[in-house]
Amino acid sequence: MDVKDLCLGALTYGDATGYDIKKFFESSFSHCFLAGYGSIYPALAELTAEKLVTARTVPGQGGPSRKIYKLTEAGRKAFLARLKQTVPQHKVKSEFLVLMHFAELLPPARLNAILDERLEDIRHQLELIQEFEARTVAQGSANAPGARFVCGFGKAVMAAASDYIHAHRGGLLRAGRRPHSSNKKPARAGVRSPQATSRNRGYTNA
Amino acid sequence: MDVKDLCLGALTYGDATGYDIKKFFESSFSHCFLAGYGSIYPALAELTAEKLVTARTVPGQGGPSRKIYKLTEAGRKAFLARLKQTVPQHKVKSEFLVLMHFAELLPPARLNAILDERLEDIRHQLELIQEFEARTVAQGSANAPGARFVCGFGKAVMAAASDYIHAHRGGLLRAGRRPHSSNKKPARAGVRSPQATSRNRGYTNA
DNA sequence: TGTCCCGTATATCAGCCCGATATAGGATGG
DNA sequence: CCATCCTATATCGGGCTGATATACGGGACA
Repeated sequence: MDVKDLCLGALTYGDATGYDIKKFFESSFSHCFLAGYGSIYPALAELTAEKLVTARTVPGQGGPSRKIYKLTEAGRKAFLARLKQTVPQHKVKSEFLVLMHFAELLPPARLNAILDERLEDIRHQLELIQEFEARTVAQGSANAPGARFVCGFGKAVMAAASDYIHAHRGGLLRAGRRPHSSNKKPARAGVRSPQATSRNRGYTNA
Repeated sequence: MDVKDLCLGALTYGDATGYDIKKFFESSFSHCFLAGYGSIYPALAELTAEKLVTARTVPGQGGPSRKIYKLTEAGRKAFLARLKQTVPQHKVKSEFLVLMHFAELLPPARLNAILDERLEDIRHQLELIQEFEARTVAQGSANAPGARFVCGFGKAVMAAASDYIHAHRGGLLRAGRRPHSSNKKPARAGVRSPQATSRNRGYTNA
């Protein structure tokens, strides 16, 4: 499941340019999958070479020329095959949470700013999802159960995140103290958090 | 905020090898940030070259030799500086949700298997968080507010995801129908979901 | 006893992705 | 009239992922 597959998926909704496809990702998947031009254009070039899509160039009528891509029958089959084969991953990469882990090392003002920023971003993502939902209803293409499931999932998860931040930001702020456990070392420190093993015990942090 | 910074952060808890650092990431950040050896070892090499950490090699006493890294004063300062400068991102990359978006194109059995897999993964992540919490309490290094915040965040978000899946998987399954909107095209199809603009209108999907 | 697998530990590499950047014309708006 | 934004394509360096190689000790099991 790479950007090539995502492009095939986008093209199942109709012909589109690379630019269109990026807009589609932003409107449908902004909370769970994003791809930049640096991924999309090479992907479309490869798909064309593999005959999974065809491209027709339309000279620019007021603007740069456009390449409109169309899914071939082979492309549609390849997409369905990938949907059946892929082992779907779900990964979160959050510098935000890493920063929060080290909250004790940050000035409270900065901490506050970061939390506000995160809340604002969540609010924005929720807005995007609601716009998408409104649009699908307007287009009569509502009751696509997959799309509705994904929207609901995003809303549920982000509402939980927002609620959690509101409920616990006080506890974070009220604890502005020195690096880690001040001076006196805790019982057994060191990075090694999982239980120490035989040849592992007590090596570091001697 | 790259893997180099994460390594500095891990080393604020005490000296460690590259292997230890990976274990630390897995135990503390498995639900929000992971890095493989392919990122960690080069990062440690660069940090050594920049004098932000020092390395001492311990010949293997029953096993391969180990390189134990230690944060320098410059390294500690650099880490604090990065914490203050970074604009923290929070990104989700979910092939799972993309697949769910195209749920109509999947056989129900496969759909069920994927949902079960996702639930199992969530369960496992929650378990890891609880182990981490138990360990910090046992080590007396509990009441580190940052770490507690991150654990709570992970639990809240994943509980919401799990609840959502349980509540809505029925709706997904009960809708096994043909690709997208069967035969008759919807009012205006095509990838272009955001409102069409002047030079954009009606180009594709003619 | 031999063997097989697992855990510890380091390291590299191809391939993919991200973010920034360049280019360029039309529309919009102060 | 000029600045800024939107449409649209494309490339590139740097960073990360996942797989792979190497090596030794210990425990399980027959």
